[in-house]
Amino acid sequence: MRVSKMFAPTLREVPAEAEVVSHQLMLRAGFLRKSAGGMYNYLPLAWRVLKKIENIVREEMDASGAQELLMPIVQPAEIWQESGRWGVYGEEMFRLKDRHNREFCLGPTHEEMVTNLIRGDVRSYRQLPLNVYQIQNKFRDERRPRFGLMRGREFIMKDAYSFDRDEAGLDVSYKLMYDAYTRIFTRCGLTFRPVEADSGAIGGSGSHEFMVIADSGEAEIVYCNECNYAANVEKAELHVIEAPAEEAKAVEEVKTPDCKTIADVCAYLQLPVDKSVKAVAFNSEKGLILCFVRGDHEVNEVKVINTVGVNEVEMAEESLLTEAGTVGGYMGPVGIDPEKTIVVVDSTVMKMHNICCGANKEGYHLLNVNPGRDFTPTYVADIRLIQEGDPCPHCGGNVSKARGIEVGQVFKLFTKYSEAMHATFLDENGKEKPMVMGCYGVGVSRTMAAAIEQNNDKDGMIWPVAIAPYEVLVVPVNTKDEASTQKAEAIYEELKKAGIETVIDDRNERPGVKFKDADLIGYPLRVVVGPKTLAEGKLEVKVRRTGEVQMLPLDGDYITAIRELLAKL
RNA sequence: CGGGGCGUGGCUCAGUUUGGUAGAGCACCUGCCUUGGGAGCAGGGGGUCGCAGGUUCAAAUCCUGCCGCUCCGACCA
Repeated sequence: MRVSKMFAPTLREVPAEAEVVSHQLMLRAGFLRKSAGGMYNYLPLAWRVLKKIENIVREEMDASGAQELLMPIVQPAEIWQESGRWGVYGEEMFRLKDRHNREFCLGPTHEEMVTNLIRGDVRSYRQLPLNVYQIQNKFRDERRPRFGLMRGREFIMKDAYSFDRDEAGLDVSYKLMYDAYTRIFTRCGLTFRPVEADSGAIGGSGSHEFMVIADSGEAEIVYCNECNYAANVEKAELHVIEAPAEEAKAVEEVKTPDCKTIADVCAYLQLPVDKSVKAVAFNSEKGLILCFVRGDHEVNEVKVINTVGVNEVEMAEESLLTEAGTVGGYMGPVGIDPEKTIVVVDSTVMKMHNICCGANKEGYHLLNVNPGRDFTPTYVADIRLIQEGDPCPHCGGNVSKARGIEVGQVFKLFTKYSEAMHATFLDENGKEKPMVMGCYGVGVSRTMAAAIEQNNDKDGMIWPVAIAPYEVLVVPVNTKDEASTQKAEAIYEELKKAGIETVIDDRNERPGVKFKDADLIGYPLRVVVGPKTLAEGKLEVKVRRTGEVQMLPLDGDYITAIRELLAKL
């Protein structure tokens, strides 16, 4: 490829709309142009990277026994109604109607499609296990698309679905995918970490997310410094903390004027914060949910959702609190009827004694409240959000927090879809059983963004060779100097012939312009040919990642030397 | 969906307060010049100032409504 012909318009300035570095660099380096909010044109350089990532994904999926196919992007509403998700998926689903007024959606994911496909043609245990996958565009009408390719409304995803006869089979399929994902992201040159995850709206249980560690990541993870435990914070389970035994005292109501926060109350009453209980109120399709955790703890919304069994929660309005007989800032579990209002109390709170909590009355708190004696929750569960300093749930060691970009996720779906949609098979005893399913996603376009987030410097991108748009850039440094320019052309041809993906910057530009663009686009190796080096009989090779420069003799086997350099990157 | 900011040439932005015939830098085209880290000179093309109403002799500028983008929050395989 010749830079003079390449459609890769680079920008000197950072477009105002881009916030994160991957988005900025992709716009500046001529990889990406926006079409509409959260939708992008992938220009040739980006497309080459995406195809490389796809090919790595393909190779590893095929090697694990999965089979590639392709399903339509437009999906009929009926199958979503059958699974029960047409109503619950919400605004995130792009919905459309055809000329006959039949309803469709643009596929945000394909569990329904694949289940519908497989149930028609797989009838026997002999056809199982089966794993099919596709790589295609997905549409999710995100409330807030942002960060360029990190959260787009249209994005490229590899989605795989496994079908097994039983849970033991699912475990095998799941492990195959888990291992394939580990190889995929390793081959892409990423620093990542598989973490335990919540299984969310897709349903089922048992899930891992593959997180690329980056400060710009939207997800927060915890990992243990002593064992190999790692989890998304929304999943991380926590052990109950037993408060030391105390004699239960009589409940006492105290005035706490203008004490809206836990810190205020504790300061005012001169109480340690671990004697207090804090409340968070949510609204849901099942009505108001009052949650109580220890004063110095935080509520994990995902755990609340799973405990109560609702689709989503939002912060409750004051009017709902009034209806339930309480008031913001002074909420407490005492006197709330758990049959009428959902009261979720963290397990640790149940082990506390002589607690301070809101009196459900403006300006008052209660002292010496004791769980069991003074209130009964609707649910007792672990609803705490893990914090730095909490002990590891597995080994009790120290945990640290980090941010991550979710580039892949593996789920055990079990029979959620096969039962709802009657995807069954006959076992060897002629008994009809639902297939046991798993699903496995890789965000291909997000992986490209994550790779940039993790590999860049002030000058631009630094591609791992495996997913670089090209491997080598040849720069004739002075296009007026015929001898060196011709030599550069000759080397360019040689490299191409040797099977190395090479670009030549044949533009009549000053060297500075070419070097800036080379750094911005992040070619792993840059070969510079100019009058000076030619006179010395040398070739200059610069490694983008390290800045290391090597002078290779022109009369030697520099092709092999370049190959060896690439192999090390 | 709540709150903030912004929509002026391909990009970055000035001009809006105080209404008076649309600007700069970069990019692009032509020529000269230059060639080891985004050079210089000269000339040139390109903008219904987001859209629709309104006020006014006159609107990028003031008023109303809408749309889009973006950030924070909420939410999110």
